[in-house]
Amino acid sequence: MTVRSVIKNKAMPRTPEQYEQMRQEKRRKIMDVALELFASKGYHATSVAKIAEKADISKGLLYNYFESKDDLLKEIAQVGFQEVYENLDINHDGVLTEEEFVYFIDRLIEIINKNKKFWLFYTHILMQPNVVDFVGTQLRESFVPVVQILMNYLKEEGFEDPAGELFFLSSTLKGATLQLLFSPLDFDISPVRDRIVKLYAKNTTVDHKI
Amino acid sequence: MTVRSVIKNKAMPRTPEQYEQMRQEKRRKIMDVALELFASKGYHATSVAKIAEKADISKGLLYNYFESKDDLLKEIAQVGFQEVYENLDINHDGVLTEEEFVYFIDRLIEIINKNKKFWLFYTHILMQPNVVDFVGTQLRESFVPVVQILMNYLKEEGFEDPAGELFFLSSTLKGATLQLLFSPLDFDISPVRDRIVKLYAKNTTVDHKI
Amino acid sequence: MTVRSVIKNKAMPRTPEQYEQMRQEKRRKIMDVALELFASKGYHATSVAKIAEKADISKGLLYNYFESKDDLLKEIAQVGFQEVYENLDINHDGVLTEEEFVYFIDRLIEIINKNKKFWLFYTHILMQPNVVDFVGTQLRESFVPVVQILMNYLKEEGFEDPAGELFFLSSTLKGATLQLLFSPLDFDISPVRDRIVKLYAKNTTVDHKI
Amino acid sequence: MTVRSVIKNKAMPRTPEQYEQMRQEKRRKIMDVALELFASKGYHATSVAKIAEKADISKGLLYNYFESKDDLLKEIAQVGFQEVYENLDINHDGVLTEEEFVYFIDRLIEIINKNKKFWLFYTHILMQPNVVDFVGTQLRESFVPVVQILMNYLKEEGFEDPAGELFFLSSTLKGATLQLLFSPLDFDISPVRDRIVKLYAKNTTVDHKI
DNA sequence: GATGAATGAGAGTTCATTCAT
DNA sequence: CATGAATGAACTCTCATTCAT
Repeated sequence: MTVRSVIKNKAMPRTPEQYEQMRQEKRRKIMDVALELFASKGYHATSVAKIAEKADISKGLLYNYFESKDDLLKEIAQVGFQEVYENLDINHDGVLTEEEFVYFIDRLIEIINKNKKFWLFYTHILMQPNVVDFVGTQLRESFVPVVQILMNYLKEEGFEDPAGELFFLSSTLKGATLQLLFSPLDFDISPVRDRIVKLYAKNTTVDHKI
Repeated sequence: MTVRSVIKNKAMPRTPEQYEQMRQEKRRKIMDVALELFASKGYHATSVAKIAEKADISKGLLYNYFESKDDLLKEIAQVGFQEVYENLDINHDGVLTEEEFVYFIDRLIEIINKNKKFWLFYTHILMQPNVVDFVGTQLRESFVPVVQILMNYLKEEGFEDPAGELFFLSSTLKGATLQLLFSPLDFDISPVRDRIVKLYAKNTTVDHKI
Repeated sequence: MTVRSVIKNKAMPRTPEQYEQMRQEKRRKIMDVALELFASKGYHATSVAKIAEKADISKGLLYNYFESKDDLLKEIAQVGFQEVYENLDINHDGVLTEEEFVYFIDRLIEIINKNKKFWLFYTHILMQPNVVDFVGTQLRESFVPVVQILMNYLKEEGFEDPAGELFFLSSTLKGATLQLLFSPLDFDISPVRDRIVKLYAKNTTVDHKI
Repeated sequence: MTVRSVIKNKAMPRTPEQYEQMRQEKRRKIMDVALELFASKGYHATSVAKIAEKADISKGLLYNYFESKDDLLKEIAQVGFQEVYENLDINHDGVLTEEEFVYFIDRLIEIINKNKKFWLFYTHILMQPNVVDFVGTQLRESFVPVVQILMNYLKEEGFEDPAGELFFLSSTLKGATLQLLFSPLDFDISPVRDRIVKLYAKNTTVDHKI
């Protein structure tokens, strides 16, 4: 018996606030469990039944929180992406200094390391054709400003073919992300990081910030 | 009517060799069709019925050639990988010259461009860890000699941290592969290729060999 | 604030009678809402959740008023039928004059027009035999006196085969009911009504009474 | 072992014709069973599992023959309706004589009596809102020529208000159909039939043709 | 009395796989 | 060798009903 119910010695309905909090917590739990499974098994190989079981709820209840399996996927993508993006802390307005560039790279590595599960999930989704097109779209659109800033940075640094250079840098970052995601836990990405810094922030000391 | 049947104006039993060849051809057709579908729709979204239909055979017959859908997947992975690997034509014995390194890079890009379907499939499979673990293992093992040769090359070229440099190069190559696979058809990878050549084959002209 | 609570500026416990009245009102509201939905969507396509929502109560509370969805259906059928029957205002005792017969026909049409929702619901239910068998029984039993009176009327009017005539009249009335229920809103039933009057109340002017 | 398989003492695949025949037979069986259940329980109250069970097949197989439960319903409606309509043998071109009108009425009664299950099904569907709108549309469209012919007949017979008369006749026929469908097996519709004939084919002997 | 989270049985549907022919 | 009808388990999703509060 809770305090509320003791006062009048009578069962009382939960307040809307209590319900709301319960909902949020359970919602979060379902999303966590689903992320875990989607990341490790893939979307199609993960059944709603399995998610419900791992979240200690009935299959039916899941549909009290999410409209469909697809909706669950979208919510995870959206929330996860939002968190990641907020953490990235892009310098929207000004131009990137070399220090800021290094900071950006380090933040990127840190974010991926901290959200491996989410990035695995993301990678699965992006590789799986036809699953949720909007995820890819969302990703691409969100990175437009990042790309713009990096482009300006490369121009400023005096590269003769900044567009080509951006492709190269972009490839390297994508490849490094894969390395991080699919390598053993103790994998040390710092050589790659240092090499990037040496190439694109020549005048900066390459102290590890990670 | 075939030539054979005309000669005697009577159906002659085919020789065991002919049967075996027909089997191999049909097997190959099934695998081609399945690769096509797996690559474009994904493994789970591709039904055995669809594969059989596209291969112009009955569902039942497919199971005469492959034990299961999973087995079909493994066979495709194995054969496809073998072909790719044979094409890579690594200089197993000697040491890589700068020209040979550039040739290696160009071959790599060429192979990926020529087998996009297979690489897409491969990427899907690798992301779906539990489907075929052995594929990843196979991939890693097969690349051991490649890695060794590249390592020697980087040492020879005088890089102070060849292991770190290898990580970097490896990241870049992986990232470039992704770019190739998931970009529009007319995507031009040459800036990335040129940059790699400029970094790792300094004394070589960067004529496109692709 | 209600008058009662103003008088003493203090919430007074409601009397049992007030509680009972509130219960009855809520019960009625639930039944109204359910009738509306059953009539427009059908029984199976109407969820308890939807009924509760439209009645502005929780799902749980609904089960405080009705044992089950089926029970709710039965109650609606019973009450609705009772109301209709009371409105029909059959001349139980005496014999029907021609004027009274015409009045009866006009009342019938009026009742159906005024309770289309209920009759639609009723029609659905009657077609779904196993849902509530008792409804049909109830209907038939309730109409026994009506049938008796009409039979007497037809005898009195001098029809040679009053039983057969009753079948015919009954068919016509049922068919006319269907027309009324499933035709557009502006459908005019008066030709059918006039024809009935002409056939069965020959000496009466056929002024519209509806 | 069949004759075919004995000849060569070797299992041979069925010919396309054999398969087609098997399919048609099973298809028909499923439709019969489904019609029976839809007619007695209603569409929503009949589960695919129940249909499959009664048809002695697995649930899955049903989907080898029909795309969905809805599709099954449509097929039943279509085929059943087609059969009914073909039997109705409407005199499309000429004008109806009194004898032909009587014949039409008798055929109508006969058809309903012979296909009670189908008409029950049909009635259920039409009463159930939102199930399959196209069924109602189909019905209405199909009856346009019938209505036209009856209208002409009533004009020819000299009724002053043929449109109103048609409404009345139509109501009567609908009501009679309900009587036939929902009355006990031994129910005798002939009084209603005779009355119709007496009203609309005055100069014709009312010999029973049923 | 009143809430809505939670359940669980069952709905329609899909599909890898088997098997009589 | 070859067919495709047939199966059955598993899938996503719905919903009447219950129950702690």
